[in-house]
Amino acid sequence: MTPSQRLDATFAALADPTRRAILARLALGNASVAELTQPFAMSQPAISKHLKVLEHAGLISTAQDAQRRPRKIEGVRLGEATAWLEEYRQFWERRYSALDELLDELQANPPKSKRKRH
Amino acid sequence: MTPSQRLDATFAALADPTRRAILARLALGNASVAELTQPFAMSQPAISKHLKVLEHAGLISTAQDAQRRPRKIEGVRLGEATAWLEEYRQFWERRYSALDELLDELQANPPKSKRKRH
DNA sequence: TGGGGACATAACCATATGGTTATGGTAACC
DNA sequence: GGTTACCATAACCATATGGTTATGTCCCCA
Repeated sequence: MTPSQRLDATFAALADPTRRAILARLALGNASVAELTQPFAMSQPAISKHLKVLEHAGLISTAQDAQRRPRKIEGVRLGEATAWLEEYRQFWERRYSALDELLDELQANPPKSKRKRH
Repeated sequence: MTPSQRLDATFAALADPTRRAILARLALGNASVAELTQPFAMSQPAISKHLKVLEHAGLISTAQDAQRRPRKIEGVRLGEATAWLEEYRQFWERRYSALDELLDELQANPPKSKRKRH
């Protein structure tokens, strides 16, 4: 899987409130499928599907404890996604400056003499 | 739109390589639809659809310059997404420690005397 | 004033997504 | 050894997504 495909899978996995809530639960400690299903008004197979999406994205991993398959949060992909976002922070923080606002304005409406405005 | 729905829209918008490339281009400066279409082997309406997704997520905004509709990157939602990810960093960084690894192991296989392993 | 460039929108299509119910496997327990 | 708890998988369905081509609208310019 290429880095771009990893970001695809990571952001897609994060784009669902149920999956984000599952990650929030797992951030507090490992949990079985039954424990993860309990808070939601949703069937167990639906949660299993969400877990498969999260695992495919590398955001969680599965262990084994008798019949249980406790899930564990994995930080690497979250780190990659954060790094991607951080890379853009410098750009859009720059674009908040008054100078950049002015440049944007000039770009949209160059002060050529007698330029029609509409 | 609730904060959760904003995160849904933001992460979903970021889960596509074309849209991330568009953001990368816009991070360098505003650009028209034609300019944004040029690098891609894709029709202009397809790019317009991606732009609509990005704008619905609040990641970009549209200005007007005669027939052009130059797009501009907007940082607020990127910041919200980053903040969400950062909030989890502390948790998954904790889980990398040797102590947590040990606790995970004990959680999976409690050292009760003569416990069957399978 | 009409032609063309820039862009949006509509209609359509294939595939992906997110849920359901039904069913099957495996391990613990009585 | 039969039952029960835990979980996965399959089959199915409705809607969303990501692309296409066709067409319409607006605005500059000759």
